[in-house]
Order: sequence, then structure tokens, then C-alpha cells
Amino acid sequence: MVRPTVHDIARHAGVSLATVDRVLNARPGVRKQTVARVEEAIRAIGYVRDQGAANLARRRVYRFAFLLPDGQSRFVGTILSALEEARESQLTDRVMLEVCHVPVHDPHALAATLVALGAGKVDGVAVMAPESPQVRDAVARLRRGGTPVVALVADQPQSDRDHFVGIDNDAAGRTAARLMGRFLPPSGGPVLVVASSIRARDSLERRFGFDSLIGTEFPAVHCLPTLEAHDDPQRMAAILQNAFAARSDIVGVYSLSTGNGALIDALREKGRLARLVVIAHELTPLTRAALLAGELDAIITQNTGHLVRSAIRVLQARCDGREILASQERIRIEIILRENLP
Amino acid sequence: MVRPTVHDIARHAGVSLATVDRVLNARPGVRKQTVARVEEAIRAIGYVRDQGAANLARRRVYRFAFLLPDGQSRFVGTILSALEEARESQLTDRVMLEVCHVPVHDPHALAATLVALGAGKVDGVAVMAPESPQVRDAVARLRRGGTPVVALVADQPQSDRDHFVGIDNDAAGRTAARLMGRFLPPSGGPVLVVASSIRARDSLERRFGFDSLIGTEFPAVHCLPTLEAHDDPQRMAAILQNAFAARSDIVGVYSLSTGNGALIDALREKGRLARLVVIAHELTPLTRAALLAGELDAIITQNTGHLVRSAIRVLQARCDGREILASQERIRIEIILRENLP
DNA sequence: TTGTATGCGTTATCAT
DNA sequence: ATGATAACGCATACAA
Repeated sequence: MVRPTVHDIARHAGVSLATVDRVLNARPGVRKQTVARVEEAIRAIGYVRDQGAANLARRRVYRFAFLLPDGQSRFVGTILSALEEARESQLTDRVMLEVCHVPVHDPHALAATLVALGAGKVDGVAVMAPESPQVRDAVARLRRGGTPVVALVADQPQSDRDHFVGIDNDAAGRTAARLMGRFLPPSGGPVLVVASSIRARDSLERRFGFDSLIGTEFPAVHCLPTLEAHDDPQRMAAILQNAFAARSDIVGVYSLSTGNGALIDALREKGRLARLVVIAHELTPLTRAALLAGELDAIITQNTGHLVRSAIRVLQARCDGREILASQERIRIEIILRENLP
Repeated sequence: MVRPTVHDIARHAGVSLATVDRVLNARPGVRKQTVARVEEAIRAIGYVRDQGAANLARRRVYRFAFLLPDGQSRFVGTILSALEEARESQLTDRVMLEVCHVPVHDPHALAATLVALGAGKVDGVAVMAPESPQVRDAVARLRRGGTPVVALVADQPQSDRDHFVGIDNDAAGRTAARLMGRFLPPSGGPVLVVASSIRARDSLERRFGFDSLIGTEFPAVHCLPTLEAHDDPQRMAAILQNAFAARSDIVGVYSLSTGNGALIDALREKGRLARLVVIAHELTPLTRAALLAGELDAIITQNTGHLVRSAIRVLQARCDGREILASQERIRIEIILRENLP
């Protein structure tokens, strides 16, 4: 009925509490035979540690750092509010959250920040940054130093990060494609694909997923080459100007990364919104408003609250040497229409 | 830096630990003035109780009962697996989960089970059942007895349940309608609406939401009266037979409650699936397979893992007299296509 | 009405 | 190499 405790182990193995603790926490100074006896007892009575009591005795606090891109991205803004919200939750009773803003396109600065964090300054790191050799190496160094690292939103596939907290971007692109294909009339037509920068791995994956599904399932739809606005509103306006001048028969727009504000503004100005199917990523105050106004047809997104809570839970589990509950940490690709807006 | 403890309160207020504890837990036997002094101290130093330590000292265990409809519903099956999964999670370290299966259409049995649970047998109840006066009263009795109650999946709006864990079914119906309207060609046509029973409040709400959005936004689409199969495969086959005989121009099917197995089987038999837009509720092994097979175009669902974890967290918070984190407990209306299947 | 002392399950600091 | 014992933050039986 009641869970066995360290006392039960001690009694069962005929040793003292201190010895039990030593083997439980893999501390030295115990004879091999004794270790075996204790481990046997643990298995025999089915002991499982009360992590809460352990943290109490240890006065454990988890210091986690979130490395986020600087700049005024709306999406990062929603992550920041989610972090703020997590601070007030039960979840963060013993965790201290620190946010580091780092220049996105400076891999060296990124790596330096990561490495600096490694010197016992924090107990775990969540990093949202484009893939780069520098970051990969820094993550490896952190991990070797015993600091758990999770990749947030954008994976660091070749590094040995402990976990990726985010969605499958290929599948997200395919999801967008399915919606685009089905929202468009059967006659199809050319679809514009815009991105802030196609260099980012997640943009590439989304584009790839989008193209491949359109290609196989909606032959009447034709994907135009990716236009890159580099998060510059002026550039975005000019790019769209050119695109629509070149082809007046465009039927849809897929925006696969940030910069939705500029995109929507530009489209609105052209008075083209009503006749286009427009699909974008990430639910922010801006895309929410556009969806409500009927300027956006659908949003593909990931729940940022879930994102940060999951990162925290995973880091904590790694610190404790626990397993995670996979299904709880699986971030879902969400489709948001006006009707199911949270 | 470190959080203040009961000792700090005691020192600040010039009283003993026991007195602090008495006012913290609203126990009698403390002079009004003393209470005020302690409360002042609590505010002054910004004390917030360490719930983990409290539970440890108290050897607290939370016994929660989940009342679920009996029968072999696939949806209830996924809830059961979610409960099973929760049992292995960190979340249930101190919680014991009990499942009661009750006949859905016997309000008296339902109420009796609820009332029986009230006699200090459990610390909280999650109930998934159709609304009825009997259940409403039983919930009220439980609450008066100090047992927190949450309504699961189906709300008990007139009872004073502590919380509703589930989705807005009107919005879910509207979401289905938006998808139906946009997936159908502009020419529209008649759409079949099938339910196991239209008496259930959630079915009614979905139907209402579906109809109202179709009515205002997709005038070319025409919703036929709801067909009730009462979870009987034979009846479902017969009903569909009649419906298609009466109107050969049906373009879509909206299944707003259970019984998707029978529906899909019947449609497949008629060879009509390829030319219909079919939208159903709840992701189960069955609807998942149908979606993958292209027999279903979209699924509207709610994450059952989230559902049970949320119910547990909310009940626990109520037991502790804590507030919940609203955003974490908001169940989302999820749209699942083949591409974003979890 | 208020205070003292002990215990919850675990860790960690001393001794031995 | 091992054991006794005092914390951790909180609750509570028992005294006063």
C-alpha cells in the first residue's frame, strides 16, 4: 500500500541509511559486495525514490537558461510570455529561469554564450538557434561537461543534444500543402512561397514538405520559387510587387517563416487578399488578428506554452536521471482556423 | 534569494511554528490579533508554501476517481490508455487513480455512484456523463461535502462543478463546418449529419455550431436533418441506405459523435467514400486508420492525454486550495489531417 | 490560546 | 568502509 523507503532498503540489506544513500547516488566508498546487497534489496522491494523529498533534503534548485534569438520577432515574443507564465506555475517551484538573447546570425557569439553557461553556471540549457558547426561543438562541450541541452523549435541534428522540443517541419510543410491544395479550387494555379531566409534548416524542411505533397497530390497547383524578404518590410513589398507583376494569376501564398506582418500589409495594400488562399506559420497577436479579419485562411503552429513547459520538464528529468513521458512531450502540429482559435 | 519558510514567519511575527501552521491552515484556536500579526508577516516576507514539503509531512495521497461511461467506445478507450500512461508519470507520484465504469443512460446509477464516492472515499472526482438532474444533484452533494468535482469531455453546466475539462463543442462544430465548406467544391450540395444520439448536449452544440456557420458562410451547402444510429451498426447501415436512396447528390458527411466505425464501414460498402468529404470527431485507432486510408478527410479532436492530465492537475489544485494555470488547462480543438497525425 | 518536540523520505556531515 | 545523526520545510500530537 505505502511506498517502500530508504529505511526499508537499509533494513532489508542489513546496512545503514548512509550506505543505502551512497549506492543510490553512486557515491564511492562502498564495497562491491555491499553495493550488490543493497541493489538486490532495492529490486526486491521495488523501491522508487521520492524525488520531492530528495529535492527537499538537497535544497535542490534547477537553474535553466533559455537561449533565444534577439530582435523583435513576434514568435519569440510568445515564447517569452510563455516563460513568464511558467514562472508562476507549480512546475517552476524549484526552477529558476534565465533568458539569454543572442544575435541569430552570429554563430560565434552563440557558441560563446553556450560555453560560458557550461561552467556550472546553470543546470540545463534550452537553445533556439539555427544549426551551425560552432553551435554544434558548443553543445557537445556542454554535454560533455554534464549539462543537459535541449534544442528548441529548431533542431540541432548533428549535435548530441539530449532532446528536440519542437515539431517535424517537413510534416508541417506537408500539412500546409494539404490545406492549400484543398482550399484552392480544383483548377489550381501558381502559389507564392515566401520566407525570411531559406538558409534556415526549418524553412528548408517546410518548403520541401510543402513541395513534395503539392507535387504528388495537387498537380494543378504550381509552386513558385521561394522569395526571401530577410525580415525587411520594404523588401517584402518590393518582392511581392514584382511577383504579382510577373504573374497575375497567382492563387495562393504560403509564408513559411517569420515576417508575416510585412506580408499581410503588402497583400492588403494590393487589395489581393480576398481572392487568395493565404497560409502562414506561428500564432502570434499579428497572425491571430489577420485570421480573425479573414486575411489569413489558416495558421500552422505549435503551442509555445507547451514548448517551454516541455523543455523545462525534459531538462529536469535529465538532471534527475529520470525518463520522460514521451507522449506528453510530443509537440503537435496545430492547425488553427478562425473557429478554433484559442 | 532563498524562499522564506514557516520559521521566517514565526520569527517575524514573534510566535511559534504551531501558531503559524494554525493560521496557514485556517485552524481554530488562535486569537484574532495573533492571526492578523501572522498574516501580516506572511504578506511582508512574501511567503509561499512549499506544497511538496507539506505533502511529505502530511503523507498526503490524492485519491481521484474517474467516472467513465461503460461500453466499448473507442474514445473512452483512448481515455483509459491516457489514464494508464498517467499512472507511470511523475504527475501521479502521490495520486491514486480509480476508474468507475457506469451505464451511460442510467442517471440514477450514475448519481448513486457519485454519492457513494462522496463519503470520504476519494479526494476528487472527474465525471464524464450526459447532463441530467440526478447527476447535477449528486455533483452538488459532493461539492457540499468538500469533494472537488470536474466535468470531463461533457460539461455539467447547471451543476456547480469546479471546472470543465473539455472543449467548446459549439466551436468544434463551427470548425468542422469551416473545413467542410472549404473542402467542398463551390457548387456545394447536401451534407449528411449523423450522430449516435442527438439528445446529448455536446451533440446538440456541435450540430448547432455546424449549422450556423454553414448557414452564414456557405449558402450553397445544405445540411440535412440529423440521423441517429444509437451506436447500432445495423441501424447505421440502414439509415445511410435510406439517406442515399432519397438523395443521390449528397456531397459530404459530418459525424458528430461516436459510431465512426459503423459509419465508415457502411460508406465503404456503398463505394461512396472517394467522392464524399467526410469529417468526424475524436482520434481513435479506428479514425486514425480511416484518415490514413483517405476515407476520412479530417478529424476534429481533443488530446486525451492532455484531458486526463489536466483533470488530475485541476483536482489536485482544488485539494490544495491553489489556483490553476488557465492557459495550461485550456483544452484545444485540434484539427487532424493525414499530415499532422501524431 | 500558544509552544515544544517529533516525524515525513531523503541527503549529507560528521564520527567510528 | 560504514554508521549515527542532524537537517530540509512543513504538519501535528501533546504539553503548558
